[in-house]
Amino acid sequence: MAVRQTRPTLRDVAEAAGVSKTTAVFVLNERPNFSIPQETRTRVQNAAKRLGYRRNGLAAALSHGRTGSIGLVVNAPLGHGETELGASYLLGVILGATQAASAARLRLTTIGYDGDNPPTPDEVTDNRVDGLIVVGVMEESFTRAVYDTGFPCVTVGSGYALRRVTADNVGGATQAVEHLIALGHRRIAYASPGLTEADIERRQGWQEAMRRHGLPSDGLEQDWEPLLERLLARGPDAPTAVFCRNDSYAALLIPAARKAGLRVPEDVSVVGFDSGIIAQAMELTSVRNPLPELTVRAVEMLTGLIAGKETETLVTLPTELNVRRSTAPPAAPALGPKES
Amino acid sequence: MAVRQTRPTLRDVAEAAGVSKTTAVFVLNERPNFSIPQETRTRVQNAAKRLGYRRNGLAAALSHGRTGSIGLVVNAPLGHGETELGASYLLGVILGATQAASAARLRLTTIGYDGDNPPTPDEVTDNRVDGLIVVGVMEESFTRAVYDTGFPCVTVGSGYALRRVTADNVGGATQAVEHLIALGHRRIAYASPGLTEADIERRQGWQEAMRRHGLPSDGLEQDWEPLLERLLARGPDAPTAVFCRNDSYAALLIPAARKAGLRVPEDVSVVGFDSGIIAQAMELTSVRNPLPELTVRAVEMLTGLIAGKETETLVTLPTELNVRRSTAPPAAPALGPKES
DNA sequence: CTGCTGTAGTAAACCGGGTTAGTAAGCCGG
DNA sequence: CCGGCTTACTAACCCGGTTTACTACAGCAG
Repeated sequence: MAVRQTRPTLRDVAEAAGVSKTTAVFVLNERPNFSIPQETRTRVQNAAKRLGYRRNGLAAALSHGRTGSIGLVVNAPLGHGETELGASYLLGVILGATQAASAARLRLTTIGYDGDNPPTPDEVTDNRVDGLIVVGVMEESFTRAVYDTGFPCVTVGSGYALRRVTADNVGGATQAVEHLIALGHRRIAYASPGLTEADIERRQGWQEAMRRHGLPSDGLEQDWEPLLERLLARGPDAPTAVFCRNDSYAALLIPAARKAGLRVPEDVSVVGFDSGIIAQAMELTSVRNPLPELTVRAVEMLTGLIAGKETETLVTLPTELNVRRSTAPPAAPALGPKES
Repeated sequence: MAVRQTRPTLRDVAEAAGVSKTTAVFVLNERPNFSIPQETRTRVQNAAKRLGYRRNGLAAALSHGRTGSIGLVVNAPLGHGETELGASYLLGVILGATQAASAARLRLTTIGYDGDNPPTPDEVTDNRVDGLIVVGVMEESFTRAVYDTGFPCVTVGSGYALRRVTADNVGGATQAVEHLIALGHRRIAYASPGLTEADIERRQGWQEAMRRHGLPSDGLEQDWEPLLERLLARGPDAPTAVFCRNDSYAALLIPAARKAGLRVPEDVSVVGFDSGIIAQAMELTSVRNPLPELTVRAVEMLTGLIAGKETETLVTLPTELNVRRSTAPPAAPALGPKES
């Protein structure tokens, strides 16, 4: 029972109402001051209602040259099952984007970017979207190609960008480190594989904050696995606190640490970055990355671009520290009463 | 510097190559066996490349009547900030949908459904999408209206549905309860406000499992807040384990319980449902809700529907129990050595 | 009667591809 | 030299709205 009854078109409505297509559009699109008497107006409206007319958005978009929708390119490695933890930041992005798009009366097309099998810029800029928001795509080639075509585009977070909207990573890292220092920590590690702009900026914030407080940072930057070994060795140079590149990273470190017998925060304090859903669930102290706000801002910039206005090339939004239960003052030096 | 250089069209390519539009389409769309000599072929291809031709997906879609994109309607209450926890299930859905759409070479349009300000079915079925996947929308009016128009549509999880894809909620609840019983628990509560089909089915699974094992379930179903009071009172009838309607619910209960001095799992075991990112982060024992798989399945059904095939009306996928660290045998009766 | 303004509409082109039905030329067999 | 077949290609219309330019008529002033 295929229900392929071709839907009524504008022509059908016009004919039913005994007017021309032109008049029908003007009525249905509610063009103001176009001198159509109420009588004709209602005649058209009734015909439309009676026939169950719904305008074909595709045709409309083709006609006036704007699609009224924007594309959200997100890094979502496809088909690898257990990658959800690392993709958790998407939640804030999706929520922000959906909200912003809805507010701007735009549609949102989500395009999964899979590094193994990246979409071609052509596929993406084929006139079905008026502009793009790119999130979390690290490969330069794709993003650069898009920007090179002059297609309206804004990058959120890290990645190649002519126009970038990001959290204040340096400032956020500073907040994290100063919180730990205020608690009494002196050996504060930075856990990161150091890949993206964000990673690098966060490291910079950590490093500068340490330096400002006269604390050494050399050798305190590691991936979480070697870092955990070092924590477990409990030498006198072992860090008492760890600032993680992001929440998902902390979500790898903390369970592993606990399994190995380390208590958090009693034995080691941990601060994350993003303060998203993972941090909430883990009660992780974390620097809030305002992803929804960033995305909203990106959409605003994009609509400006689409309208032809040139916009800022870098927007940085402030972070804030959400103190939860993964940080505490360091334990008194356990068995090494060497100093003082 | 508005870069509004109108992009080259098919006509431009055809003219440049000195052929008709028709020939150009046939070459560019690689219609097989249509007797166009290689010489003409390359002439057209070169012209296209030289002009930087890219076909207008909108026009193509309008022409052959299929948009090649599907809509994902997700319940995303807009502009309420801290609703992320409750929206966590979206992550699995988005990942699954992005993947399935990509595999089926379809575009994915995400439509935020805000109960306070719901989209009209017209807005959604306006020919920009060939079909809809509806997730987590509880208001019957919207979904029913969509189904009533005969528009291809599949519901994932709860909500009004002619075609529904869901986890085996009854079976999942059974797995949760039997795990707890095997650990030695006898008073197992079900924490839920009882709203959606999923809530009700999970309750049913819990209730039946309890009954099968000769355990009472009366009075053991509560919202998490009164339930917590009861746990804290530590009376002899206080539950020793709680099965939560989903992970986010557990993410409300557990921190509150810990704050009040209850240890999990020593004093009370907790099982969640979804086993998503929150459960991973909290190390919560949870019944896995195969949301990505459900969504993939829904997309498959939808493509079938769009192609005109009628499909199943109910698809149920099995769950599995992921045992993590929020469940343990019950403590020996603390101070109430009343029963034997 | 002319010219002007305003009302109420419409025809036709347009957006950019896709498709149907056909033509024109060349070749072959009979 | 006629009919039939293949190859190579195209004119013209389609999809369903949107827009521009124009007509037809009435009313009114001068």
